[in-house]
Amino acid sequence: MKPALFSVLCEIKEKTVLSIHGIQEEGPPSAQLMRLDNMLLAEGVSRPERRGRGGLAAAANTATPGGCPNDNSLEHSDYRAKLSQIRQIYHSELEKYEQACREFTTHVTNLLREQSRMRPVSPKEIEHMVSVIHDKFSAIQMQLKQSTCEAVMTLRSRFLDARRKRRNFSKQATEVLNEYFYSHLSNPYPSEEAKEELARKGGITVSQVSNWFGNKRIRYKKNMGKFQEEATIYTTKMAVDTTKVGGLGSQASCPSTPSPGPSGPFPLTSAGDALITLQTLASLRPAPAGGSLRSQVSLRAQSKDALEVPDSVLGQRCRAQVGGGSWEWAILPATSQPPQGSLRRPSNEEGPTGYLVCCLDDYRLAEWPQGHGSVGPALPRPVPFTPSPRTQ
DNA sequence: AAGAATGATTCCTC
DNA sequence: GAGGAATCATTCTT
Repeated sequence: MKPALFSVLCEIKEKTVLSIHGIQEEGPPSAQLMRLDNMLLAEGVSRPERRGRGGLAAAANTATPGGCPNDNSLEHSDYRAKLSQIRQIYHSELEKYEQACREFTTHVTNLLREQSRMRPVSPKEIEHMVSVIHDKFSAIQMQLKQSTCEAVMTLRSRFLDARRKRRNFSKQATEVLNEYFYSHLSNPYPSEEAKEELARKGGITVSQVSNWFGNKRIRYKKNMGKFQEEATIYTTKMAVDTTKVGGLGSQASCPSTPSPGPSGPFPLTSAGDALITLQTLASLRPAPAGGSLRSQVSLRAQSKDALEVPDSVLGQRCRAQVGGGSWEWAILPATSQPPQGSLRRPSNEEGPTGYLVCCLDDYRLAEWPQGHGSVGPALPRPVPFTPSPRTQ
């Protein structure tokens, strides 16, 4: 009876195996799995920890353009540490799954072999069962790979997106930048050299200096009222430093700077209606340390070739800010007739000579000494002003 | 927590 | 390539 029953079961089994065989083929590994594998390989997660930094260090390095120079290595080591953590978790989980898969496969195989004594179990069926188990564990592994990829992406975006690690500049850096800005309000476009110097003084990068000036110019122009107080603070500060000579920007060539604000030359409302503020110091002898300014007047350039000078200041000594931000002693023309706006340097004055005296927007109005009283040609903007002291 | 301030980025023009 | 304008994302202030 037993052999007969066994043969019947074998017959039924044969049919079942055939039907199973039909659905066995599930095709090649999915494209998604390949993508995940590629990404994990590219990120250096798939491979076990290596001695060197390999690709991931390179990835970290290339992804911080012009960022904070001071903590780059710190950020990168932190990034590497976190990535290493992810890698460890990934490999440990993967190992667990593989071990579980092996154990389960062995268990099921043994079970089937044991059952083969009681019922017909072909090697094909065992093979199929093993394959099913592997498929199930592959699905779990794919989930692991997916979540690992997500973790890596999150890590990357957190560490390598420069905007996320923005830090406010130090007080020192902000002061250095603001001093330059407000002392060069007529032309707040520092040269490459000036940028490098500002960067050095502020402990920031040149590109950060450029960013700062870009933001500052825009924001100052948009809301001058808001910056009035700040402007006063810095101009006062610099007026106090009047006697200081040498060095960069405000300290070097701007011993006394007029109050900027709405009447400053930088926030031009329209071409041909430029404003330049001069500090009239007619009653003062060589600039006192306190820079006790008697009065301030605005010279309004009505057009490219005319500068309206109030009668009250005609012929007076003044300080004029020139294109690049340098401040010079000069005497306003005695007449308001054209060529208005030209400035005359006091003949008995000491100090550097030969500076561009008055520069409005993109137009050079007068130059000392050749330009003495004449109206110069239009210059392309911005006007790079490099003091070139000349002896008279 | 909300709003302001601020450094960085992107896109566009010149 | 530099600068203006808009925007984003974070940090600071209230």
